[in-house]
Amino acid sequence: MSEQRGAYVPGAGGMAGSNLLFLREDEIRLAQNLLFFAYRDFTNAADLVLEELGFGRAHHRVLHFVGRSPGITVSDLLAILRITKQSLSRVLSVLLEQGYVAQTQGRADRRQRLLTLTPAGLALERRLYERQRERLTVAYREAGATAVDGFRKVMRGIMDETARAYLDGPDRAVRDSRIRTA
Amino acid sequence: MSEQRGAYVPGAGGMAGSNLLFLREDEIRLAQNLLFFAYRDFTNAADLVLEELGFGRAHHRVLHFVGRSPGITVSDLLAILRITKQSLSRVLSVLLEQGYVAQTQGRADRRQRLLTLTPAGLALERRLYERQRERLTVAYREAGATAVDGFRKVMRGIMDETARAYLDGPDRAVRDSRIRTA
DNA sequence: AAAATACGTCAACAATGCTGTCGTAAGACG
DNA sequence: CGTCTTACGACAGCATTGTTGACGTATTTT
Repeated sequence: MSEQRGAYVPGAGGMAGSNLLFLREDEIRLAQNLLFFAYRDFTNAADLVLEELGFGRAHHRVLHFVGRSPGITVSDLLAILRITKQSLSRVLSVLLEQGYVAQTQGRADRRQRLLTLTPAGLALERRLYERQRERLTVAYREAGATAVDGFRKVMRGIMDETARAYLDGPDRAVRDSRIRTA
Repeated sequence: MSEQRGAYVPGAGGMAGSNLLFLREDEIRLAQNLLFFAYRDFTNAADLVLEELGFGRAHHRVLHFVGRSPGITVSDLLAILRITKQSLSRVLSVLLEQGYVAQTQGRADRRQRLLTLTPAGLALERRLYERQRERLTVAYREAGATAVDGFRKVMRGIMDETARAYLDGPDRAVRDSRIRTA
């Protein structure tokens, strides 16, 4: 192995001797690592449960976002996940067949299939949620309320404007983004 | 679509009417969304450059971690990425063939192949870095120094102990984790 | 000298993305 | 009312990236 903090000092990049620049790059490098490791271990927390049922992370994502927005349409789900219809269809059809997700015809627009979690889907999603909650609870408690607030601010800043809009109010946000990118 | 903040109030889980519990779950749900969207858009920032060269995210990860730790061994890289030898081999051999990564025999242990970035590898990694740096710089500036500090604390808390150890000092951390899990 | 380690490789397979195409039902609009 | 568009499902084929298992070789360790 080698070092992380000093690795690019000797010869690597363009550290022009400015300590300000050095610290700046150092911060960004740390953030890259933080995002990789935190995301890896956070998603990993639910993997054992998923594996037990023969599901993957794609199934989890569907359960999560349908759980967040009961009655969501297929189109809106696609816009959130940013995957193709076929990629979604593959996992969604399994969840429908195995009774974790149910679909009902849209009242206003009968072409739409409104997706909801069945009791089994709710239970499974909650099991997955619990695994991730454990990790977050520990992290939140150790970091403190101020840190959590900062965490939220930075994470919001990293994502796209459309994602921020979804967090602020899923209804209009996703619909708008679909219209815009259609 | 439907609502996010109120979705689990009506019937879903175990919201026993406690406003404290309600807020707690709300926070965790938000964090799940933050991690999904921030990671999605952060990694996405580098995708255009990668696609241009016919590379994927797996290649980026190798370039990143070899760049962070010049002279890293294959074993240590495997321990960081937590993938199998074959998965790494597939992308690493491409990077070696195309001259982005170089390997030299270990001096102490000649079985080891010490990995480094070539000038081309350094340049490519820097291009990828710049894309992600842009996003982070905006997010950091808008959030402020206190928020960035909180972001770091929470992200560290989410990841495994071994990942935290790597961030503190890659040398011992990774070696130890390999020994433990071998 | 024997055992363990670091690494490479081949074969086969699974999960999850993608594109492109076609079909059907239903809303929208001139 | 007829045409256009939209929402959705489905099929075929392909790429990336992950997996397991087996085997070989060089080298270090015991």
